[in-house]
Formats: sequence, C-alpha cells, structure tokens
Amino acid sequence: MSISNRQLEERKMRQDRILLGALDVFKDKGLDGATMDEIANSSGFGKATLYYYFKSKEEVLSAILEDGWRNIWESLEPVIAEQDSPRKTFVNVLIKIAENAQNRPGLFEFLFNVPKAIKLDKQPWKDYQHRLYAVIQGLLEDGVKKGEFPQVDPQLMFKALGGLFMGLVFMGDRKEPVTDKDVESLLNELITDPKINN
Amino acid sequence: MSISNRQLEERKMRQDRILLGALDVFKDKGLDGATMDEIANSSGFGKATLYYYFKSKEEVLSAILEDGWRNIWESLEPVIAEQDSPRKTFVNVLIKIAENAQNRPGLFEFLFNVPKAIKLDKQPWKDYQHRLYAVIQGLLEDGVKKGEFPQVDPQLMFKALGGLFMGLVFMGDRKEPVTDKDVESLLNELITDPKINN
DNA sequence: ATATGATTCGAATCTTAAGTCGAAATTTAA
DNA sequence: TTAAATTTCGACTTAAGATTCGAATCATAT
Repeated sequence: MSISNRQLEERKMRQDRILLGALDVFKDKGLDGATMDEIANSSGFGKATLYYYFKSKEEVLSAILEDGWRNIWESLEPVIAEQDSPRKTFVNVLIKIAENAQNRPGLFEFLFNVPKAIKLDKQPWKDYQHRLYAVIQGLLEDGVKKGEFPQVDPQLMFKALGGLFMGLVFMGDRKEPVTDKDVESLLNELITDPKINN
Repeated sequence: MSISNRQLEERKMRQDRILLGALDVFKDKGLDGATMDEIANSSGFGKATLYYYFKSKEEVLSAILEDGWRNIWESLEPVIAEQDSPRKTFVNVLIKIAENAQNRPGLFEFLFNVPKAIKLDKQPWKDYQHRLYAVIQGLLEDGVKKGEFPQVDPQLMFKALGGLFMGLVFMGDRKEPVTDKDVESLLNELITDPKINN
C-alpha cells in the first residue's frame, strides 16, 4: 500500500492549518514582514515542517491566494450559471461575494488587497480574479443596455464598486472590511431600479 | 562662521535629489525590494552618502511621504479656508487634488497607495492624511445634511467616490487638467441628484 | 597656506531571515 | 514485532542587504 485516502486528507488539513496561521501573520506583519519562524509558531509546527509541506514562503502565499480565489469563484459559478436578468444576477453575485466576506472576513480583505502589493505575475489565482472582474463588467454592461440599471457609464460603476470591494478607498489607510450593510445600501441607494422608481 | 544660508539650501537640494531617486526605485521595486545601493545609483551618490543625509532607509521613505503630504495639505488649505457651500468646496478640493496629481503623477500615486503597505504608525505624514480625510468626510456629511448631495450614507459615498476619483486621476493617460465639470459629472453619473431626479 | 569642518565613498561589518540538514519520533503495513 | 515510510523539528548555513568605518577629498575662514 502507498498513501491511504485518510492520510491524504490529514495532510491537507495540516496544510490548511499552516495556511491559516500564515494568513494571520501576513495580515499582521505584511508580506515581507512575515517570517517563516512566526508562521511556524502561529500554526503550531516547527519551521522545517513548513518546508516539508511547502517549497517556499512564496508558495505558502500563493496557496492562500489560490485557495481563496478558487473558493470565491466556485461559490459564484452556480449563481452565474442560472440564466436570470443581468440585474438579478448582478445582485446575487454581490450578495454571494458579501456572504464569502462574512464567512472569512480576514481572508477576504487579504485577497482583495494583496494583489496590489505583488510584483510577479503568472500566479494561477489571477485567472480567477480576471474571470470575476470580466463577469461583473459584463453584467453591468448588459444591464445598462437593457435599461435595468440607471444610465450610468458601466466603467464608472465598476470603479465605484472597486472602491467598495477592493479597498481602493480614497485614503489608502482605513480599509474597513465590506459589510452586508454596505452591500444593502449599495443596492438600495446607488442602484435604485428606474422602473420601480417612478 | 558656522553654516551659511546657501550651504543649507544646497544640502536641502541634495536631500531632494536623493528623495527623487529613491521614489523611482521605490515605485519600481516596491518598499522592500528597493535597496540602498539602487537608491544610491539612481540618485547619483555613493551609498554611504545617503546615510550622511538620512539616518536610515526608513527615514528616506518617511521624508518622501511627509514632504508629499505636506505639499498636498498646504495646497488645499486656502481652498478649505474660503467659506463656500459644502458641495462647492468639496468639488474644489477634488479639483485641487487632481491638480497636484497632474503635476507629479508618480509621487501622488505613491502617496495614496503606499500607506496600505506600511505597518508602523507614529508617522508624521499620517496627520496630514487624517486631516484631509476628516475634511472630505465632513464636507460629505454637511452636504448630505443640506440636501446638496443625494441621500446616501456618507461613508458609502466616500468609498465609492474613492474608487472613482482614483480611477479618474491615476488611471488612463489623460493630460488635460481635471475640471470642475469632470468632478460634477462624476458625482452626477454615479448618483443622480435627487432634486433633479423627480 | 593651512586648519577646521563638511562632504563623499567603497569596503568591511553586522543582522536578519530564508532555506537545508540529518537525526529522531511516529505511523503504517506485513 | 519490526522495518519501511512518513512526519517532525531545532540547529546550522548562507545570501542579501542595511548600516558603519575610516580614510580621502573639497570648501571655507583666518
């Protein structure tokens, strides 16, 4: 016998535990400030063990990002799949994203903010990111075309959303996480349905 | 005789030159990626000379940020001082910021993005940043209260406008100065003014 | 002209943190 | 039971890069 199924699962759990600890340290100390020693402590393993599960510090970071983005994307797929009006789908997508954010707030903020600090491309998670942006952009354009949104330039709308969701806040500083209240007001106040409106 | 006036000025010029070179490197390589050797090259001094003018790499960064933020703040003070309606003042503030950004685009993007990557507080430039934040937030709140803006949660509007404005100023390669019309349409396109609306 | 102080710099040192090593502990499977 | 495979880890090595040193150059004032 080689590797049992349970063994694989346990290995995965340990990896996840490492990733969890690493996320804490990354958030606290920043990408470069975080050391493998701290990550080892924070995740409850010895430093060398980290290298048994991951090739490098960079790979630890990559794993966090890819896991996170894949989860977001996979949670969105069904919402996108069911063919609704652009507006309905758009709303559902936002709600689903907010849901994700609620489940793991720290991770979510990290996922949306870290890409700005990263230099090298060819990261597999960027693919998920681009897909998500493309979908949102497309929904906005379709919705506006069909008159389901106010006549807002989709580009502008997208950037405004960026302000909300990607922590691209005016002062680079206070990056409070997005709450479901934010999303609700966004829906109710920013995107009042013109048909309903008057 | 101790230090002549001209000597002081020249010293300041050399410091500025270092800061200029440092900014290039920081933008290119990131805060941690930048090395003092590169900064030395890029500014045309020997490495040890940098330490004659600045105590540490961190102090070089601090100097860039403090200089930059102080300049922004000082250029805004007169605009804020003249007592106009919140909306007018708000628009003028945005215009003035855009003006600054146009003058030294690289610096401004840096100023607005770097804080996200910085950990330690007690930075003097944060004071300017907070003052600016408070002013804008206040103008939004007053404006909403007086019905000069749509009835949107000022927090929310702040975040959304953040995304929009950053996009307007930093993205794209627009060379013409941002006008008050730009800023107004930015307001109007995102959120239709309730007075005009119905 | 020369002493004092300001400025410059490359080489040497010091620090930090990533990544490796090899031995030990634990688990698995016969 | 026991040997092979898996997992764990602290100590070590090493590379990069920040900071310091000390000597050389340049400016200025008497």
